[in-house]
Amino acid sequence: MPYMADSPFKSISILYRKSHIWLNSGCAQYHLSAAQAVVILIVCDFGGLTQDEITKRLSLDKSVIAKTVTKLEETGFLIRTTNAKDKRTYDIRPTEKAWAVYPAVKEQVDESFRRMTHQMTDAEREEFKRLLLLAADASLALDE
Amino acid sequence: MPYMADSPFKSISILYRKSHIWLNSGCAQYHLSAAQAVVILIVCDFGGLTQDEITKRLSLDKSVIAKTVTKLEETGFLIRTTNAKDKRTYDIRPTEKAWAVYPAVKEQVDESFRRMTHQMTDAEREEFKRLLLLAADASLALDE
DNA sequence: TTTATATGGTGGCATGTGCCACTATATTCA
DNA sequence: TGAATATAGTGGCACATGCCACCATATAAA
Repeated sequence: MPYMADSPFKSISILYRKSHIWLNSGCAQYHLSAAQAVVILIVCDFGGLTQDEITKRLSLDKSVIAKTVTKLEETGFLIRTTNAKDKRTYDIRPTEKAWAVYPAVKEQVDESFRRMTHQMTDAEREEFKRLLLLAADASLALDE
Repeated sequence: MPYMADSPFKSISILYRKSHIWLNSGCAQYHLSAAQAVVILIVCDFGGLTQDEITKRLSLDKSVIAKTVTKLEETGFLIRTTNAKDKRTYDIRPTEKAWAVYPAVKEQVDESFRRMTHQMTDAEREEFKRLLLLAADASLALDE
């Protein structure tokens, strides 16, 4: 019998940590951590981004993205080239190796959402998704 | 203009990280981190718990709670005594210092939820809360 | 009762994340 | 143009968290 998660703050913590544990174990076979998987996902989704765009889209600290991208370059998932128009920034592009794992990573992320919502009706799941996006956008807007 | 957080997985990450940043800065005046604040909250809510109960209720790894409780004992917020019926476990009780910050900590946690849901209607906010609890409970149940 | 298994707690290690200081390059403005 | 300011990236540090190995105590099984 699971203990009741009785405050929304606590629920969010649990959802974050559990989904990352699931993604970590699901991506281990590709030698990727959850954090690395998320970066590969977004770079492939856009077919290439500047390092700064990745930072803004994931709204993580820029130093975090710098470290993750460095690692993914070393392991051959991403390629970094200096941006022609702004020498301060990098263009990040996926390699073949990244494209190869992309569908599986995407599926793992989707699967983790299905897991946490498996007892919801389709209508509840859609509403949950909508409210999550709404709250996340509101949280980002507060920092502007 | 904030970037769209376009997947529920990413939304949950953002909500978790932002709410912890808010709680960290809100609790800094009491020399408490967000993680410590959450432990104080649950110990005061129940007026005392065993260390193992805290672990299960927050569903964090037991070593994490051990470290946090050790720190909070050192800083005078909690008292640890060996449980009479089971010498392996500890009874954790709040001190006066913990009770003194408890209302403010509770308010900070509530405030963080209000922030992320400030543009929702009351009905949406209640529904969001309900779905968060539902998903968190489902996530915990999967590990049984 | 003795032995095997389960459970609560601790310490060590790795990773993720945030913050800060700093460097290099761009942009703005006087 | 030249100086002030803003922005992209890096490295260091601190803390949070998860996992694992291990120890001590309880509980179950023989």
